[in-house]
Amino acid sequence: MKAFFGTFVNKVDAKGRVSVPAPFRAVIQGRGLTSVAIHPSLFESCLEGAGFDRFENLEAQIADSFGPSTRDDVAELIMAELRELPLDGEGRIVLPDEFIAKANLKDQATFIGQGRRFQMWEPAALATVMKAKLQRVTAALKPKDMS
Amino acid sequence: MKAFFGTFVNKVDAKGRVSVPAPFRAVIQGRGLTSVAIHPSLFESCLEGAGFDRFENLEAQIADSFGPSTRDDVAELIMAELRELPLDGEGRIVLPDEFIAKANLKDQATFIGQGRRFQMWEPAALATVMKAKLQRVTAALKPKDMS
DNA sequence: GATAATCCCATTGACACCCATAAAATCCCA
DNA sequence: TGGGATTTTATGGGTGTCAATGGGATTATC
Repeated sequence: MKAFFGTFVNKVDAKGRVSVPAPFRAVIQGRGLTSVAIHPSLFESCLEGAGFDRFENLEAQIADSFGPSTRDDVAELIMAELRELPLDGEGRIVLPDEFIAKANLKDQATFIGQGRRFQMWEPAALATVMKAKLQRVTAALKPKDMS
Repeated sequence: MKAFFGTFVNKVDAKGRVSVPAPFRAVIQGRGLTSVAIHPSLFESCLEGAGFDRFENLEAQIADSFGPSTRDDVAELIMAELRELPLDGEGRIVLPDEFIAKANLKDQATFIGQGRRFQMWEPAALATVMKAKLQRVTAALKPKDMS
């Protein structure tokens, strides 16, 4: 199965529309889908997306009970914020205002592929976390001396 | 089967009417139903709803954690307060006054999808419980990954 | 007949869909 | 292989349609 990979910076217009990168669209449409499923990340200031098929098991993770004891909080949190956004004729999606706010998006969004899913970041915020990630890796490789 | 997912805030008017979010209506009507079945949650200050089909064989769906004896009690408590609310021509339902009181609803209701069911909350109350839920999850499984 | 419940229509604002443009990538053929 | 032609992509904008909401009319209920 084709995977999401690569980095792409696209414009978010006044209507909240953003083009899904063509390679990502190819993955989606290669599965016969015409929409992307997106939700705000629980732990980071970004949006996470994939084909809707990736989220279909969420329903099963939520205990179909009337009591609070056996619930899966993670599945519930994601399900509550999950949205299915249809691709328009030009391959764009419309981001809900709450999503734009949660990811601190302004007029640009950076798409980064992560295999089975992709993320959308405010470009500067992504640069910051990527830099921190690189430093962690560097520190792990050179535990003794950083210079 | 299509599931309830996403978050939507709608107005509750002076007559107690509230629009069921269009995506939720699509799920209901996709099953050939023209009404929603709703009851106050036994343990939280919110309303829980779904297609009426969910409430058939109620005893079998109660969480196992309750044990056989209390299970019937739970089923009875739910059935006693369960209401079938028809959708009007514009996709709205009329909430009974007792339901509005039990969920502390004022002029707005937040619908959150949870797979097979959905819940209706007073917006501020939902924000509080979601925040608490996220903190529980963060503390419990932040080191783990979602994939 | 009075009160409540249901139905019907009107408004507005958001969104889906359509077309247009520019830039980049790809193709194609001499 | 070069360079023009074609296609794809990203983006901007207009417009019709539908969702959400408000208010009134009609019917049901007691």
